[in-house]
Amino acid sequence: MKFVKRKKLVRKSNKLINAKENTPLTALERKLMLYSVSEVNDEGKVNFRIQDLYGTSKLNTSHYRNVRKAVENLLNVKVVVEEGDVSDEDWRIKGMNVFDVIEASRKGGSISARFTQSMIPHITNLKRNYTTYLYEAVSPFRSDFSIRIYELLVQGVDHYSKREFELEELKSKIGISQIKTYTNFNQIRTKVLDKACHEITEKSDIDVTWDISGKKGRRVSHITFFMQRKTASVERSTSDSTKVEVKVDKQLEQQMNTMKGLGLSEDQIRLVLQMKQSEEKLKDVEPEVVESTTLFNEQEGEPFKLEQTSIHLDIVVEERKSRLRERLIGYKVAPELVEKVVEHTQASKESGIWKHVTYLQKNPNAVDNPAGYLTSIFRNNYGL
DNA sequence: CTTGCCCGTCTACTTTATCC
DNA sequence: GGATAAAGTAGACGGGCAAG
Repeated sequence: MKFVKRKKLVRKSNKLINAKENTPLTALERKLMLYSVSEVNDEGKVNFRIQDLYGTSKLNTSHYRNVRKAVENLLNVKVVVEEGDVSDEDWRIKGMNVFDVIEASRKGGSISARFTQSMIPHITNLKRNYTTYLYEAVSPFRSDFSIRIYELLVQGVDHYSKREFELEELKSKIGISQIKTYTNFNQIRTKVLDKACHEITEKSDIDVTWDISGKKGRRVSHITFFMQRKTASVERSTSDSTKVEVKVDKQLEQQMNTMKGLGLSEDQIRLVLQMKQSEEKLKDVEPEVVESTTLFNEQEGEPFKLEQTSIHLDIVVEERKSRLRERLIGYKVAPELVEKVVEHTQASKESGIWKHVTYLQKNPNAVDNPAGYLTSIFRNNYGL
């Protein structure tokens, strides 16, 4: 059987993304944590190879030494999430440990871990108010702050063009509120903000800058990040593209003809035009609420968001595949067969697979044995 | 005068590249 | 594959300076 390397998707609840952390993490520690999130099963357990974490098979003693240290430190990581509305009068917070157990073995070359019960709802079976990104998007980052800030900004990047933080709040989110060095704003400027913005812009799919946006006396009280996708995104208002209306004026008509000349399909042209519209909307939007970042339509297999950057196409495809996997396993289709179907169809709408899955969902009593029904479809339609 | 930003320097640690 | 050098990063500290 052909081995297909899957992209790692990190999916976390928005509450967890916005959580406060008790300690700064090194880049390796955070990568270990995020890699675990991308691989976690429904019971909160995870098992992977150390070489996959590093993305290389060439590991030497310092790699193992660092993993050992990271494992020890990660057991001390605690996060605090806001549970209710955030106000002075009525608030609810929940503090929790991240990991129950982490085991690493040099000889076995593997790490296995179990997240705490409290963490599980924030990293598995998320249906809404979550944020997804590729582990591969953050793995090139060398600075821990880059990873954490990327996470905070990618959460809102398709909805807002900027996000403001109260400085102390930002410090607590990235786990540096207790560190002496960062009572000095200039250290925050050079070691945290400049470094992270530079690295994120250089190595990821979003451009980020920042500026001081509030002062109390001479003290910096607020800072604002300005972010946008390197290639702007577009949303379909529904999964049925024929319902999308785009105003066409003379100038647009001309642009459409140019695009036709470039060989774009009508559907693609419509998306590009929408992209331009949503770019207009993005300008100067107040970033007060960045709570719901449900990136994908739950009903249909079709993502309603298309990205031109390869990284986001990857996210769309991987997200679609992973949703198909979950559905098929839910119908008790054998895991090996699930994997064959996912790879064969790429979980695309064109393959026709979603028609059958949606049929089962909408007519739960129509078929006695969904697994059998699906298996015969896989055999007849795809020869599997 | 006090406070907080700015700048430079130093040390310890992590990651990557290179050599054996 | 392992050791080590080189490059990059985190964090601490102290002095200068000017806004409040």
